[in-house]
Amino acid sequence: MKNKEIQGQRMRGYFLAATKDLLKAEGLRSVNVRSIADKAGYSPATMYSYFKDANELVFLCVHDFYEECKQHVRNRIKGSEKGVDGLKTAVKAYATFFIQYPGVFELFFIEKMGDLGNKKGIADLINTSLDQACEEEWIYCISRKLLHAEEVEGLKAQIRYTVFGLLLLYLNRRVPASYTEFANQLNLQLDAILQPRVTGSARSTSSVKVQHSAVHNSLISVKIGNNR
Amino acid sequence: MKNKEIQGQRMRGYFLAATKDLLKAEGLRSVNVRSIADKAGYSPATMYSYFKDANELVFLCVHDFYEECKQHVRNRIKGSEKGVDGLKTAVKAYATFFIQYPGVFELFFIEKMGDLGNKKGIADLINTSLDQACEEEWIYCISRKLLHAEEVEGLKAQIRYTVFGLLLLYLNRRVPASYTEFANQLNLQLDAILQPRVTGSARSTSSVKVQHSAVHNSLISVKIGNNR
DNA sequence: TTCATATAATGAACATTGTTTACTATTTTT
DNA sequence: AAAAATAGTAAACAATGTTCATTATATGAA
Repeated sequence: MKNKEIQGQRMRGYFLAATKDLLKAEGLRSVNVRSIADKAGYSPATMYSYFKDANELVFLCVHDFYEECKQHVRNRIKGSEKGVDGLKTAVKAYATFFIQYPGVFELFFIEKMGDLGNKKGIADLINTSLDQACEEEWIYCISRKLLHAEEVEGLKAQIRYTVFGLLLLYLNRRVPASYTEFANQLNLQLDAILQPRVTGSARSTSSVKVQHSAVHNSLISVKIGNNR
Repeated sequence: MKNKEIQGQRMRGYFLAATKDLLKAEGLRSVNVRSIADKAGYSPATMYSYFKDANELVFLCVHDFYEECKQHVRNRIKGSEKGVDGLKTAVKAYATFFIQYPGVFELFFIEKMGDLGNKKGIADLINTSLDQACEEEWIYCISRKLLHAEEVEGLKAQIRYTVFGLLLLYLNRRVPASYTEFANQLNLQLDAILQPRVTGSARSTSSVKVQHSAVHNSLISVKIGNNR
């Protein structure tokens, strides 16, 4: 019985490796049962002995790419400064991973998940992948009181949606048109989000709109998005 | 020569209408040459006399959906209050259009554009669709000095990436898991973005901060996630 | 070792979809 | 009305997903 498991695991590994290679090199477009089987060195029919279909196989790659992405971020922030700038570096490293492997972006965010109930865990992994990849930096910023602990979850969400939206537009619609401009946009967005906010606790009941305008005008004189 | 044009335009219209119906009702998945041709009442081969392929046809739908989306937003903000809250309403209406027609979201943001050089205009239309749909509200806010003209482009970009990212996660990965929670997230994000900010280098007086706080609290007191 | 059995792997078949082409029917032109 | 042009189609081919009967190999009992 043990031999069967070892051999089965090996077989699964061959198909998994083939799928990962194809995803990274060619993108989701050229991942199909025949190309996977070819690369693995088996007939297409053999794949169905080890996986329900190519979709299951493809989503099994998510865990590995997730680890690879985290490692990519860790390597990038090694030796970089800590603090809010380090956090920005981590987020940018996360983004560049998907720029480097657009096929992995497709897998994480574009490819339809056949059975969503069955793949809830994978969806959550994907959703939290950015937060996880930058976890060290978040913890550092919180522990050094560079960010207020109570606003961190909100900041994570803002950065998450912004990064995903930016990647979606750039990778799928080539807007902005160049990587340089993309990197610029990302920088601007991160600066805007991570700028100190006012989170006072005072209550007010008087003429909101007038105050709003007044405050607003007093604030816009300071240039926004001036980093990098 | 004139008859040819009229007839050709009609034919194109039949295929276009069939494609739009399928996209709205069934999503991109069930849009294919045969289903389009069936619905239009012709053979699949006929489609190739009027369009390069189904992809060209599909992307021709973008203009119509863009108009429909703008109309949807206009209808929704009719009779709603103006100002920053009206702007939020417009953005939320934009989002609900894609919640209602996930197939249109796929078309706008997911479907691969074969020839990107040829489709640059469409990509730009898609990219600016949110800004355009909310144009009235932006203009109102600027003219009433509720937002400062100089920061508006930055705010537009932030809202754009956030809304696209949020829609991507919700429609493709069911995160968050319910529409209610999605609407909540959108509200939180819009509030965060449209709140007045200070910059990292702001040497603001304490009086500014107090005013700012006051405004902040007055804004968040508005119930969040109350639509639908 | 040999033979019977289980199972791993496959070739071939079928379904679905994209696309082209030769053919037919209709319309237009002369 | 005959000839030419055109519209529309059926049928064929290719690429891909999927299943299944068959083959080849490994396993285990005698």
